[in-house]
Amino acid sequence: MAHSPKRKLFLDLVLSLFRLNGLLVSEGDTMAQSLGLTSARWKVIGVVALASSGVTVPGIARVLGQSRQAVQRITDVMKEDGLLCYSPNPDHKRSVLVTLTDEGQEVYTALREVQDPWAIDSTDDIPVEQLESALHLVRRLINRFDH
Amino acid sequence: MAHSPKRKLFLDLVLSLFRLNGLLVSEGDTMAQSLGLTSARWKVIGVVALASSGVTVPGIARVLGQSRQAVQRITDVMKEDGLLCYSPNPDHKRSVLVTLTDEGQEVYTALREVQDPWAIDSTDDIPVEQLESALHLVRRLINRFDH
DNA sequence: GTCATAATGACAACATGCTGCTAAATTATC
DNA sequence: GATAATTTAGCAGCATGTTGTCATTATGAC
Repeated sequence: MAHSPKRKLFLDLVLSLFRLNGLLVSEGDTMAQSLGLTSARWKVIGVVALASSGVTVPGIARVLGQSRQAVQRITDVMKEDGLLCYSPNPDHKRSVLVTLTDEGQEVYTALREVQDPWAIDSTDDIPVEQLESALHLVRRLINRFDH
Repeated sequence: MAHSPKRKLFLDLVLSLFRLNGLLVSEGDTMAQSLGLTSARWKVIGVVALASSGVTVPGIARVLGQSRQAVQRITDVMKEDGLLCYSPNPDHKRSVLVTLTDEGQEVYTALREVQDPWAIDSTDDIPVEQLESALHLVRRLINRFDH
């Protein structure tokens, strides 16, 4: 078993994923910095922006695969900063809906103007097929580990 | 530019990588838990174990792509726990060499007995070629972002 | 409707990562 | 050899993630 070619390959992949994750967080911090954001808030604002009619905090957490407590702390700060606002949830008395304020929408628009060219540049010399197959594999692993 | 097919594909990949990272850390925690380790110590003990003649703390940090301060804190705790020991570095007065203690070696051996089957199982239905191409892409992105 | 289960908010403790700083040691340059 | 640049240790502060707990609200089984 220890000589399976997949074993070392997969462990190499895992170690590389840890490293890439750190670099991506760093990239996110750099991009978000000029807008007064951090990579964690970058993730959250993206989820909220894509959900047109508002999302709950645990809902954001589920999309990001994080604990609701971690997301709650981020959204609380972003609400204080005037980027998000909490509005009543008709379907739930306690769990409010998170939406972008006008300022939050402006920041997200500005963010896109940094993020989109970054995405294009980052994949400059990488064929679409490679991105697709990698995404496919990553999702396969996510499904495997998401108990 | 915003309509480039790669843009959304890459952003999807990045979000999925964040999520997979969280799940992998969680997997590492689960595997390491029975041995009294955490995923962070799992990473460190692996690097130390592979470096037969000892490595410095900044050396471990470079392999993992992390700050030396983060690694230093982990190694200090693991030294207190008796898994690692610091020995004089003939090439450097201040930067000691980190090596496994006997107990550390035992723990690493036990770790392998959990880790290796996990790696095999995780890639059960995934062709080697897919793992190779994904690793190739991940390394390409690492090189691109590792300034 | 009742009751057990699950989801949520709020708070706390903790692990892990980052940056920034200073001082000491090493390395490179001249 | 002297000097400048780099590397390192050690400390601090902070952001972000985790788990755990408890009370409250929703949900589902009966």
